[in-house]
Amino acid sequence: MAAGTRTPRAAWIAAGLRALAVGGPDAVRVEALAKTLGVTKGGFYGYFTDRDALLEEVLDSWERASTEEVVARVEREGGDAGVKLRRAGALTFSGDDLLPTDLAVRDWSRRDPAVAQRLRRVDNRRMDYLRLLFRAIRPDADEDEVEARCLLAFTLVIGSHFLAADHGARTRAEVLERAVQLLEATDPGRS
Amino acid sequence: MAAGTRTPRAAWIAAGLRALAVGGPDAVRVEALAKTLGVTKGGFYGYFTDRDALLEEVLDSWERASTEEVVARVEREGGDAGVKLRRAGALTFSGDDLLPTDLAVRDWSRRDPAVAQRLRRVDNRRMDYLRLLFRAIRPDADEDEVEARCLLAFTLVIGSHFLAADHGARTRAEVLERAVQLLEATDPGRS
Amino acid sequence: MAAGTRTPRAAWIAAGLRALAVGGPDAVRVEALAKTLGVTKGGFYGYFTDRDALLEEVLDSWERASTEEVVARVEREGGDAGVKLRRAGALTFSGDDLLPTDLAVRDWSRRDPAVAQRLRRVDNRRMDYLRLLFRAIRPDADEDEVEARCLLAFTLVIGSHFLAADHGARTRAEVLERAVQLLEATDPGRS
Amino acid sequence: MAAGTRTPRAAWIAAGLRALAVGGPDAVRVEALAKTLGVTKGGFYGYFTDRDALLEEVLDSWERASTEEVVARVEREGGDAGVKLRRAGALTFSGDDLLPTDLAVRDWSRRDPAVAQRLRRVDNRRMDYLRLLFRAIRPDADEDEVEARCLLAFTLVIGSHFLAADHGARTRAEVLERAVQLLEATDPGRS
DNA sequence: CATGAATGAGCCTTCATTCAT
DNA sequence: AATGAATGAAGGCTCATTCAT
Repeated sequence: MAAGTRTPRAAWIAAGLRALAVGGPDAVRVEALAKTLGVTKGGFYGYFTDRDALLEEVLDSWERASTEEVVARVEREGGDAGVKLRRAGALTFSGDDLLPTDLAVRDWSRRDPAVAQRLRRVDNRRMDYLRLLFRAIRPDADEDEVEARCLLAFTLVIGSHFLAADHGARTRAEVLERAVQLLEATDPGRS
Repeated sequence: MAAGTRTPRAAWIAAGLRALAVGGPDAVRVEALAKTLGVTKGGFYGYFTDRDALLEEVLDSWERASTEEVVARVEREGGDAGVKLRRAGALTFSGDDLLPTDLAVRDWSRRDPAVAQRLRRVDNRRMDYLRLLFRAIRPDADEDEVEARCLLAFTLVIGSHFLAADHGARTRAEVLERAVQLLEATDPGRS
Repeated sequence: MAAGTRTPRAAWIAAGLRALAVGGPDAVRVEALAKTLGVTKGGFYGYFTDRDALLEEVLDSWERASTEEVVARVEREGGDAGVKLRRAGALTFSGDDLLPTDLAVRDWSRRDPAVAQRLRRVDNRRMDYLRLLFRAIRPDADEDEVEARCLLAFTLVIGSHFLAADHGARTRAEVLERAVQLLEATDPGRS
Repeated sequence: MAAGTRTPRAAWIAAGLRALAVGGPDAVRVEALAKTLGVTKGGFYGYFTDRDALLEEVLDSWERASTEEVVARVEREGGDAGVKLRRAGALTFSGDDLLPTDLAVRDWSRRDPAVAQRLRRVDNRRMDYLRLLFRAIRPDADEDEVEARCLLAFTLVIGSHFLAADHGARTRAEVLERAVQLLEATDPGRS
């Protein structure tokens, strides 16, 4: 919040990010953002040529925060591969910061090729990092297995945010923990 | 389908379903649907009181098709639990029929509580069926494990549709197959 | 009600009259009338070329009921001039039958010259009858006074339906009664 | 009225008042008003949240002009009670300013409870003032008579605007004058 | 005849965008 | 730069009207 208010320009982007997270791209309306910023919408066009220009910058901002910044932070904090794995997951997929935007972008990408391309870039960078960590965790695993485990890990964390089911007496967190253990198991099925 | 101007009510719903799948709820615009149906928007209000009424029926239709109809078809076709599992997965999450609508509803549910409730109902019914099948596949597994495996299976299949990453030389289908094998492995991780 | 349903044509007119009374000319909508009649609006055009045609007949019906029928009934029932005066007033300006339509027509006439002309015809006929009765009541009154008293009587009864004021502890009916007494007073001011 | 595009808010209200006077509440259409103001309808929503919001302000404006402003002006101009009575009547019920709006509101009030309440407030304030003046004119009259005379005066003036009858060789103004004399007569009927 | 279906005009409202100040 | 005012393109909804069956 404090950082976002520094320049008005950044404030518009921050507001756009927030709106995108909450209501999807259609909610990124100049008028609505102006209201949350306490300014009039006319001023918007001093910073951006277009609503689309803002959207573009919002995506830039999200992309940067989702890749470089996460990796940089995780590496800075150090720890072994397992620690880093959980840390990267936590940074990306918990909290009200990156996660809701991430989910919104995923849906958006299904109907906008440019967004799809961007998401692909982001997810590929994440997968690269994930493979790195997985190989460190299980040096004996062959590449097919690494890939499969990465996919399982990634889809588990994304999917669990899109899945609406209950788990009886268990909480989602408990079931997730058990699932992660399954994925880390020393001798996971060989086909 | 019969003579004259028959079936229009169902036609509106089908068009709504298609629009929802492709463009999300905001794309379910009366005017747009009318154009695809080759009629004028005014006619819409002979069938539905409201745009919201259509949306409601679209969701009804999706809910029915996603639960009862899938289970009924899978059970009718028979096979062991493993066959049924794959069949149910295929019916729900492949093709251009149910899948895109499912993904759209998932996103929509994040901002509409009524939709969220509906999705929860649907996902719970799916999970119930999934648990049934999993227990049949691995009679020795304890309930915690069944739950974890169901979550992994479900998120794998949903998540893989929201994930945009590539897999180098491998295709997504290949990696998925390997992941499924991991999930079915005889001696999966012990906690 | 029973009589109105005899011919569908008359039923449309009766429904139109009712709608006019309650909601003014704009409320005389083909669709709305059809709903109250339990038929579809399409049928309307078997009886009337136009919404305007219905409106015209509605006015015809009101005009007839407001003049000939009232006079005929009052004369048939007999009594002296005073009795007739009160009887005519009651028939025209009480009950849920003629009164609300009358008020609606008055307002309508302000913006539709054809309606204004009709209302003028109706009011003139009523005034003619009123003068007749007043002359009988006060044979000594000169014509100026008769005219003034007719105006007072007429505006009293119409105006009291358009006036929204309260009268403290008194009811409107009580104040009205006293006003009528003033109008009937033996020695009313001479100028 | 000043420089540039000033006063537009008031202009919308004024246009609304005019439209209401001429065509009733249904004629207060955003698009129509915009056309008379030489602007596009979109601009309307910079000043009012709603068509209903405008209607509300139009009524506010009418209410103020019909009560405080009239009384203030009459009192400022002075004169005895009889002079004030005629002056208040003239201000309220002649001219193209307040009168047509007043009549329109009266009709409107028959189908909108909120408007009815407002009119009641206005008419009550007018009656209060009227009673004051009448008591000054005829200090000997008892309260029942004052009330009856107020009713007669009020309904005379309102009713004469809703009455469409002719008066033969006389003009309405002449007959009205005679009627007023009757109401003012020194020795009006005793019951 | 009456119905069901559809048309098209009209109105309300929202918003991105422009522009003078 | 930011504001206030306005534009214009959509899109939702209502209704009189037409027409084939």
